Amino acid sequence: MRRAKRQGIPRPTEAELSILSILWERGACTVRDVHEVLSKRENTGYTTALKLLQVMHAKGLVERDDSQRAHIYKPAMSKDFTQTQFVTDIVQRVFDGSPSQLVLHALGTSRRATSEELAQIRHMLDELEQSE
Amino acid sequence: MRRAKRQGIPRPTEAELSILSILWERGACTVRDVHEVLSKRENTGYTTALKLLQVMHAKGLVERDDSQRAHIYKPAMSKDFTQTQFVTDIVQRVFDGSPSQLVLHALGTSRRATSEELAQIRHMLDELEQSE
DNA sequence: ACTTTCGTACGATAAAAATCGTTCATGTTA
DNA sequence: TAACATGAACGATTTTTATCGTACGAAAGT
Repeated sequence: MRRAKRQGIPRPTEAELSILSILWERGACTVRDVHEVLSKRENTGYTTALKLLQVMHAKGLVERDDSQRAHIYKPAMSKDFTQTQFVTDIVQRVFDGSPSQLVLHALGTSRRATSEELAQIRHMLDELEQSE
Repeated sequence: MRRAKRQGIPRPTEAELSILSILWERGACTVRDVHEVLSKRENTGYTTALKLLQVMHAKGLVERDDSQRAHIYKPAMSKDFTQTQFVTDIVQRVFDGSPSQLVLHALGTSRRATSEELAQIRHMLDELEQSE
């Protein structure tokens, strides 16, 4: 539906997320850097990467240093922040506001967690019960 | 980015998800039924609900019984299926394919889980370690 | 029978997302 | 210095989403 007025940083779109992933992985990048990585996977042109970065800058998703000829872009927020953003969003829209329902689905589904990961999750559970 | 050709049932959009939620909750509905619920929250017109349902039918997101004058719509797939669909999707796009990372974020974030929910999660973990 | 009401179908429109071509300026190099 | 390469800006285009208006047929009410 037509979104209500944006407050704060908008949730990145699909293509924007691809670009953010590159920026999180490689740190600050020129458009060319981003394009090089992106074009491998998506077979897109240089101006596509450029335009996306410009739009993302306008939205506040990336920061830009334009003091040099080749502008340098970097993420405006951490990967962790964005992950949290997506989680709270999906919890609201798809899991009736229940994070634990999401957890159960994530555990039950798809890739098998290593026992290390499972231990990590148990540890998290312990902390949650502690703080009750 | 421009999506590759759809195979299978597409992930519902935002507005489509709103409608699916109504259908999951109330079972089979006429357009009017859906509209009545939807218009409260979104203040949208009747034809909006109609069109959305028609599009969703074309995409295979809902099934339709048009043997009566007022067509009856119902979800083509379960809520559980769609939840899983969203989870695997977000795991790929936002969590580098790691469900346990998603789990940690979901636990750490937002609403506090009840101890009942925590127990349920532990139980799930037990089963996962068992089946190793 | 005539007029409302209810319902679908169809097309129009607007906004957002994604992609690219062209242009113009500034560097680099032969 | 003339040609070439690099880079940003801008606008055009296409697709998808979301929303609605209008038309037109079928029911129902009077």
